[in-house]
Amino acid sequence: MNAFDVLADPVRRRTLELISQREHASGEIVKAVEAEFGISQSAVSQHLRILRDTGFAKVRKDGAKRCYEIDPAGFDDVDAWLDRLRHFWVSNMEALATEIERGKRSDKST
Amino acid sequence: MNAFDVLADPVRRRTLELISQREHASGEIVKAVEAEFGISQSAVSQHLRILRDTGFAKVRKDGAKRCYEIDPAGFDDVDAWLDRLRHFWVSNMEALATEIERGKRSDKST
DNA sequence: CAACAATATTAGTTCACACTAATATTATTC
DNA sequence: GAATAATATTAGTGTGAACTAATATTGTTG
Repeated sequence: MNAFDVLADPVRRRTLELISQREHASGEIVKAVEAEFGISQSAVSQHLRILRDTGFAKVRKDGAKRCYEIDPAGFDDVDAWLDRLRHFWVSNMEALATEIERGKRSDKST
Repeated sequence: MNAFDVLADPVRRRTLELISQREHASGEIVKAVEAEFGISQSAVSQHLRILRDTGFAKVRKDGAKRCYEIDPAGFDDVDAWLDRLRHFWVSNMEALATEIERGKRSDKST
């Protein structure tokens, strides 16, 4: 699953919000998400697996608990794609501005 | 459809890449995407509609042609969400750094 | 080690959405 | 206005992914 697909799911986005603020045990995430979305422990666990597998979350063992924290690496592809796109359209706007400026200059004859 | 769902589709991402560089007529997009993904004109047109409806693309009529250009507005939600998340984890890292600094200072006794 | 707690995995179901095929709309040209 | 071109829409289908229910795994405690 690619990074954009990961972020497309609202449960995963909510989970990332939670673990971006501080480390959360799986059970804490289950409680929060269960309340908001009405889904099972199993479903949440499957989402956590995806976040792990795609580099959005890191896990630490604490006895029987698994503590999840955010992993910025997961966002690299998304950031890169968005930056590249923005670079394109910004440079287009600049080119457009240059064109307009040229137009103004050649208008001095009128 | 929400902004993250829009970006989750590879055809839509490719289309955004195209129109972020310069304006493209629908037919040009169809050609490019058809070649890469092997999908029909209809499918591309449906994607273009989604990009319009969700504020990622603006259209200009040019005779029978429809010229698509990128609309930065579509990215606002995505940017806001990513920025908010990043703000959280950066401030956590800063808090952690402060903790470590405190630890170092109280270690001077050892 | 039995009982319990926390989490993960597996198999099977359901539903959204991306697609095709066909058709409709809109604009141009003869 | 008929024919063609460019694009959009609609109806129907297939598939992937998110879910539940059940079970397995891993760790703690008496």
